[in-house]
Amino acid sequence: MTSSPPSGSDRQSAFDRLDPEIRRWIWEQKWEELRDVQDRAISAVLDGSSDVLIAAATAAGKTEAAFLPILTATAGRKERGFSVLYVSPLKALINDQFRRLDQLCERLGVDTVRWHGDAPQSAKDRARRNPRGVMLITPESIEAMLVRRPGEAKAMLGSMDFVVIDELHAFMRGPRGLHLASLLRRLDALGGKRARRVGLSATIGDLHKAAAWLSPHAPSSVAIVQSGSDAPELRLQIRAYVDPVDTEDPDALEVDGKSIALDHIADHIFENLRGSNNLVFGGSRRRVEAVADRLRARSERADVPNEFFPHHGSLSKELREELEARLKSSELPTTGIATTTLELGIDIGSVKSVAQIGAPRSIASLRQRLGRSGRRQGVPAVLRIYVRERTVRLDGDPLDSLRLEVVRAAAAIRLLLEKFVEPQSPEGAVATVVLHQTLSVITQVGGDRADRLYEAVCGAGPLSTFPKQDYVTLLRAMASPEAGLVEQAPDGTVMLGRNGERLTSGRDFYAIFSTDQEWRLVTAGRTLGTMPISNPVGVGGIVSFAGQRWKIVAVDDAAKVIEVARHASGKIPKFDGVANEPVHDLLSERMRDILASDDMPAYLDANAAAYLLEGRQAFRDMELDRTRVLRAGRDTHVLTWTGTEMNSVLALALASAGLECSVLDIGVTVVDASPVEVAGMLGQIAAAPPSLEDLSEFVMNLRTEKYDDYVPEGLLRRTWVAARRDESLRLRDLASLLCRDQG
DNA sequence: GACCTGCTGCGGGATG
Repeated sequence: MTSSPPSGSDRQSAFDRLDPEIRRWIWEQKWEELRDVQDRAISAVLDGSSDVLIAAATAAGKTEAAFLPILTATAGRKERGFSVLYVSPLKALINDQFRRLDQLCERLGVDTVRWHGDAPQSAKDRARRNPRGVMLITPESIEAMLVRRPGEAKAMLGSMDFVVIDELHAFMRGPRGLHLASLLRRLDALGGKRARRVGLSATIGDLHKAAAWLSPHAPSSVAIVQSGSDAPELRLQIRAYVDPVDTEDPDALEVDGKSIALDHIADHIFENLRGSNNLVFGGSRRRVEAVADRLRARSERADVPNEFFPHHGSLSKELREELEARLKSSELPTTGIATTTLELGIDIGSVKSVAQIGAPRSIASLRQRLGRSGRRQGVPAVLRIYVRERTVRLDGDPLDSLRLEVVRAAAAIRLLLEKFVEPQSPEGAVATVVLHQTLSVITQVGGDRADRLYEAVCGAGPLSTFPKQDYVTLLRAMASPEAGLVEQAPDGTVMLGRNGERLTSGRDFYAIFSTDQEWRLVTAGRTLGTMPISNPVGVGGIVSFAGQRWKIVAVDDAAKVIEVARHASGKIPKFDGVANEPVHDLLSERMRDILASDDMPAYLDANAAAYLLEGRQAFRDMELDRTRVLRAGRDTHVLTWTGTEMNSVLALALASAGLECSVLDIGVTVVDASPVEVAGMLGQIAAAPPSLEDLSEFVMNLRTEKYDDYVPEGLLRRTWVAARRDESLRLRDLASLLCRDQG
């Protein structure tokens, strides 16, 4: 989307409308002019009375775009209480923004205070005594304030004029976004005045959904300020490497006496990225460490100072901040090797290139990463994707020869150039958030009638999709003797129960997310290890773990234990399984397009181009343009070329008919079944597709969110079903397509 | 074999 540049007189007038002190500050900053986004945001904030959504690339000056007019509008405020609340998903971002805002605000005589777990207590105490100006806060700290000091919350945040939500896209999916939406609604209710909301977002995602998040009651009234498309020139390369035939662990730290693909990738990074600032995204902590270690070793061997450093969630804050500071200062050339930790807007200055190890699974994420490169005008953004393929073995899986890593990388680039972004999927965490917010509201007000609690939590906004009937069911479960979360007084008032007291008084209560829930894999009384499982698994399902295939014998949802038995059939597939981030339908579909077409993208290096030719040849040899059911030893692959969600539903449908399945990026593998058997089953599904309600009985790990253990199972099943209406409708067509194509 | 995000209140001790 583009916008015409504003005329000179408009530009002049927007600037002139700012507070005189702010104009002086702008002159002192030696800004030559206001950015387009800032210019238009000034009008949107000062002219309108609606909420405002500012969507622009990183470093386009979004923060100033919001704050210059907001500070102008609130300059004369005399009323006690904070006038502006700035909410951020990260403490580090709050610290960055505080540094940027504080000096401007000081000029204006406006107080600013950081309010998060690591912020200085003395400043908070000062703000408590004299609440005014701008508060920068995390959702969790809002929660803590409402629960611990509701009176103080009202005095400080009960009469705000504006709420600024930074990195809005980070709140658009997942329970944390629902949590924040609920908190903002509760803040509005404190003083009976709704603060105007200003959302800041990168140019990703669906703007109308973002507007609906900001203003659930009036999404079309939101003023949308989007930056003109000044996307820099993009330089792309996909580079392919191969692991030797006997590579056991392609992410190993060190392999004696031989080079694996990761060694060659490290060589290329060392030779091409040294001497400048860059970001390398590694995908997993383990791989990040393996790459960082190789680069450090290369620096030592070459007798040059190391300039490659890891960055991920398991590293201490000190180590991470050291790297961030080094990147930002630009004094020494620095390359950060990160998981997703450097994706969000922490200020790290500009980098020369972005690299990614492994084919992308999410275009939204790829775009976000790319946004970190080429941030200066006239400088091209540089993206390198390093993919690794295996040496194909004669006794290997036939899908190996399709070269799906190279194909997925090419498909991702195609979608990137098509400007595709995954829409956020329907939210499954509603019940957990409703339960959490119910406990929180009870703690805040001391207790209330059930109907008033429902109104306070679900009366409007994203939680209003939770039906009143379900709320009654949920409250009953919370009041049960086993749960003990709430109890009801004779006059009908719902109050905290014993467990409710315990839960709400703990430090862990403030966040709606739980730290990684690991499932323990047990076989014959022996623990194999732990693994996180995010996709539905059921008894009879197949998982790979510790280099083996396992069949699930039993699932203990409460204890998070999966009992497995060794499963002897076939080889472990050599491609990514489901424990990865799910892929979208279109990515899978484009993978098939790439294999079925003939054009050779210019951005493939010689190896990648050769693998793509090989994959296309295999695609033709196996006649995959005609057939979608493929024998692989004793197993059968069903190639749907759709995304993970659809494949999971198909796998459940097959499992409900007694087949053992595992889910692939591009389809489903049916274990120990012939193509004829599978085709017959698909025919039955096409003729009489099982209902999603029936299939939900086969999903064993419904409890994925923090407080799901307290949510009645039937309610979770309904939520699961509701989130998959689309897949349910497509099941019949998909099944008939699959058995029709069966050669 | 994905990844990431957050945290009160209080008491004790050191420091200015």
